[in-house]
Amino acid sequence: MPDQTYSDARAGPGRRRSEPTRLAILDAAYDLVVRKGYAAVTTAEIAAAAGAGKQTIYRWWASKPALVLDALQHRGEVEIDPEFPSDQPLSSFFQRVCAAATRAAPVLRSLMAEAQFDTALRAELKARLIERRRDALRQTLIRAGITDLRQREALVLALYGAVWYRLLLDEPLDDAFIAAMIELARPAGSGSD
Amino acid sequence: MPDQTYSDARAGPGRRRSEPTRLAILDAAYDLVVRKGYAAVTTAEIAAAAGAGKQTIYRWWASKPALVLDALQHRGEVEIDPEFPSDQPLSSFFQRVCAAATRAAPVLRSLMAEAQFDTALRAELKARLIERRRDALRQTLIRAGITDLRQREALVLALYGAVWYRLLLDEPLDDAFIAAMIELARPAGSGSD
Amino acid sequence: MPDQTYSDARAGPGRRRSEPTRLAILDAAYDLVVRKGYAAVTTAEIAAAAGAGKQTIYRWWASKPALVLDALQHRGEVEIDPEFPSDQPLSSFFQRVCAAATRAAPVLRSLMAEAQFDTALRAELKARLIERRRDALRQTLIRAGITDLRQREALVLALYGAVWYRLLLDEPLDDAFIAAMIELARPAGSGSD
Amino acid sequence: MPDQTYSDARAGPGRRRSEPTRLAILDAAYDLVVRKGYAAVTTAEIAAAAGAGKQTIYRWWASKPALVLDALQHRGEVEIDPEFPSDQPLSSFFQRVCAAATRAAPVLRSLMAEAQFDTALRAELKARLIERRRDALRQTLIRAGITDLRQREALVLALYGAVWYRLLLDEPLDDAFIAAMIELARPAGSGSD
DNA sequence: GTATAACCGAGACGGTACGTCGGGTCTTTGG
DNA sequence: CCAAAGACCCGACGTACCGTCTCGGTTATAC
Repeated sequence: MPDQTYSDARAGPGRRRSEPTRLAILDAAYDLVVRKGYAAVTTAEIAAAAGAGKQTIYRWWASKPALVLDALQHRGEVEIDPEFPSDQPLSSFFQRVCAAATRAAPVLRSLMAEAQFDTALRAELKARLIERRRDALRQTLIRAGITDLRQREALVLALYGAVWYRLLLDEPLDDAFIAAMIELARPAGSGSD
Repeated sequence: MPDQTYSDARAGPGRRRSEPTRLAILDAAYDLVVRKGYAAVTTAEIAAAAGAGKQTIYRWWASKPALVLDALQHRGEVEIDPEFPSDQPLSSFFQRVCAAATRAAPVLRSLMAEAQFDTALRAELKARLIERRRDALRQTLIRAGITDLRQREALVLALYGAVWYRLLLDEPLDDAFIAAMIELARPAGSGSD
Repeated sequence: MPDQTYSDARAGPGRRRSEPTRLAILDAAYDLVVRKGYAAVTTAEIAAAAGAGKQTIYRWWASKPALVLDALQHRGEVEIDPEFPSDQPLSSFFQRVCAAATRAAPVLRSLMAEAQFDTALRAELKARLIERRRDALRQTLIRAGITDLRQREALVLALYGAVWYRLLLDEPLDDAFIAAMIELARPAGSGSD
Repeated sequence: MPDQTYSDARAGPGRRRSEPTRLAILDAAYDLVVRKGYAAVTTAEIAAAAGAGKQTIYRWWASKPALVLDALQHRGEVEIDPEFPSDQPLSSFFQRVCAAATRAAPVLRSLMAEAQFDTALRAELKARLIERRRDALRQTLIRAGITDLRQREALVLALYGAVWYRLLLDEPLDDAFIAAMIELARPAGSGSD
């Protein structure tokens, strides 16, 4: 299933949307942002790198951050856990979350930053990224024996909160961090890992 | 301790920096950002509102975000807990943190966002805001009976992480949130609220 | 022959330069300079008056004076003598020169002034204004019976020199001035007017 | 007679104007303008070069061009002919005029240019430079046998007009130019030089 | 001597224009 | 109707310079 909403089964006449161009734009956007940072990348630059015109970008995406969000999702880095309802234990789940977040760090940080100035983007970001990740973690926590709903929600905020917090502040999501956070999530009374 | 770094003890001749102007700029910056949002405020606008020249801003601050960080700190909103080494229990400490963060939310969010595009600002933000807050929380946690260093650090990341996470995503720092997070911090084995 | 140098015969795709905008800018520039004086007119003001963006001006003209030179030439005021190789007698030729120069005085003075600070503009001014006028006068002098080349060149400098001299010093190019200068140009030995 | 208007015979107390500073400013102004061109020189730069403060300049001169005009006159370059009512023949008088104008060309050109945007400066320029030169030339023409007032005035405009015209257009005031202009001034019927 | 006042260098100040840059729209030619 | 190219409007940016104001400090009279 494609990660965009437009249906290609258009009826009317006219040229169809070029799939190669769409992919080239997404790739160029992702690569440039990771390499040079979001703010240093211009729409014109992405278009040029993709061999596309600026208008082709704005025909299909509402704005630069919307494009970058799409690019992130398309690259699948965001699919921190591709097989969505994962049945892995919490520690390895969280490990994968951190690894993926580290890889996509420049894009994630830019998006969160832009989302502060752009309500629509913020909504998109929450719907397409944040909420999906929360759901996956909730499932994992249930399987890990966190039966109390309230505690589960608290842990969702604590774990993802800490991940973003460190990401945004340039602090590494290293093993020590991962271990410390996992320990927080241990159900009361459980003796060992 | 004053909130500015420049030393006022200049030796040489020449007109001194105008303190009224400095204060007017900081006030104008803070008020405009809170009222209209960071991105909608221009340097020229701040200067005009302060009855100052644009150059006077650029003479003393490296950029708009640097100014806003100063303005935030000056306004003391950042002093989430003015009596720094607080001896209050964790729950009321965290309550005050959340209340202050809610008040200054537009400024905090803008600064964190800009810091993603500006390394120097990020360093400033960490040194002048993030680290101070962490220290205060560490003290409070010690007094709350969290004796394990590692657990304490994990809680610092979890609590502040969750605060920022919700702040940046426009989710309220309400009583339910506060209660849930406090519960996480209860030392293992402590039986009740 | 059009008064612009850019070749409109572009091959490739892309939006064409907007002719209405070009004309609006030239008109706005000319009118504003005549009305308010060169130094009091800003690029932004010209752009606004023309309903154009500042960037559109800087895309096509190197600087404010370059634009004003173009505007002057476009307005045809510069065509002090539109039917270029004129066959009118010297006195009426010079009369027309003075009348046109008086009309365009603010623009001419500003351009000559700016040309003192800008080598490229000076070259443009000489090529597109000064030399053309000199040629027209040379023709007229030949027809007026000034056969000696050296004397002709001296008269060219004397007549145009005096015109500019008085123009720049705010002295009128009135009938008395015209008559006195014409008398200078009378070929030696010719008895009467 | 000094070339400034302020009378030093002040009554009251207070420090007297520093003559060394005054001279240093005039020299710095003249040299910088000749070397770098008027537009490229700032008031602050002149002050620094003279080891003076900006305020010291603005205390005594109304503006940058006023200062430069003074500097020109002080340097005596403007005193094209120091022994004012000269009794030399026209050809050597004009030769000296051209030589002096060539030396001071950058300053003269800048002043004439600035005068286009500044009415007060234009008046000063005419009174202190233009009119004095015209008077000297009138005397010389009388002695050269140009008895007709009208013709004399025409020649004044023609000769100085041509000098300025060539100066402003970067054309040399060379021997050929001088000879051609002198010839124009030969009284009707006079056979040789 | 001791006030008083104008000077001096230094440099911050309010203001205005500059020329550049990027976002997002519009308009061509061509497929 | 889509695509590349690129001109367009808009508006913020940070810089530069102008001429003024304000420092601490330095001469000079005038008392």
